[in-house]
Amino acid sequence: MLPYVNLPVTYMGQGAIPTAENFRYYNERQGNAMKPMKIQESAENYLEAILMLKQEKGMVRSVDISRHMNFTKPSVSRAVGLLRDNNYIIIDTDGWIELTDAGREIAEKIYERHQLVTKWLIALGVPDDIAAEDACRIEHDLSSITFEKLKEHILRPNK
Amino acid sequence: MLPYVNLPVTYMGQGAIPTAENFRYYNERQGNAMKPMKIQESAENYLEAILMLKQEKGMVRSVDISRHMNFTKPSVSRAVGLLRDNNYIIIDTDGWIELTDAGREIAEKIYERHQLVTKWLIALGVPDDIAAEDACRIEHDLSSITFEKLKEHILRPNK
DNA sequence: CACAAAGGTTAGCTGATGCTAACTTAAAAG
DNA sequence: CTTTTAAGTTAGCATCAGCTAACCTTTGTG
Repeated sequence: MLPYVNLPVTYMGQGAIPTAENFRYYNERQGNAMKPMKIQESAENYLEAILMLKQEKGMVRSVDISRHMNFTKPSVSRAVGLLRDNNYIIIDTDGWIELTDAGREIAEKIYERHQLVTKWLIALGVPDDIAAEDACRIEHDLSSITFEKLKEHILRPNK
Repeated sequence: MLPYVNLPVTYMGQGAIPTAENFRYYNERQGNAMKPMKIQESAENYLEAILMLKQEKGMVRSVDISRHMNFTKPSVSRAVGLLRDNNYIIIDTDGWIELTDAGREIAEKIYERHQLVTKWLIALGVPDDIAAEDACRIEHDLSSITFEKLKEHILRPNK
């Protein structure tokens, strides 16, 4: 039995699972080395949105996410269902959404990257709105090492 | 008739096409404003790989791409077929692949971004191998404005 | 010549994630 | 109390892009 078969499937799957022969390449491509599959970019975006909405409005429902992300209600409904099933959020009986510790960890990680990348792009001279757009994509692409180096660079007061 | 319905479907589609009501948000999300759909990230990667292999070995076949990208032959076979159908590459009767002008334009754009981002990450202090990995993802996410600003920044000899 | 190896293709599976249509339910409005 | 609106869900579609299995060629080798 290969190590990846017992992992949660829904948000964790990375497309077709290759045969043992191809598994090494497959897993390396995912940036893993026999570790749990990483969360999908879309899940990161949902969690980040929940955190942002929480900070803005205090309480978050599914429909708030819909409006914030410009996705339809059914798209969000399924996504939050999966986030709940994977213990990234809790949804109470009235539909209010709370991040779990696991969810908050990811949300904050992405949000911090977002802020940092935006700041950096603006410092480069990119207009604010374009910086924000690009940051939304780049935030998912930074390894922790790159993130740390970028942080050092930006927080360095001069030079 | 909405403007998007006549576009080539295969490599151009961006998932389900929403109703007119939702189209504006949909298209904005793609970074378009009623313009042709943008090429998929995977197509950009294939074109970049073709350019790199071309520079390395002079001639490129489908199986070279397979080995370079760690994808199976059928995956590459379909992808290059789509690239050919959309006039990004030409495949001669012996299976040798050449970039068209359109294909080369994209390949060089991505390759240039790749080189630049890698250089920048290394300058930040990120180890070479991690810089290369992160660059592979970030290269797809830079708007042309951000790219230009990054280029200015990096090519600036001091400060 | 026979057979194996290499390159390529076809058919069909899988999963992620957007979408619409149509429904339920609860609250708000009249 | 009826009707409308808001929120959420269910069912099912579409696209992208990996994958395997099985096949066809062509080419190289004994």
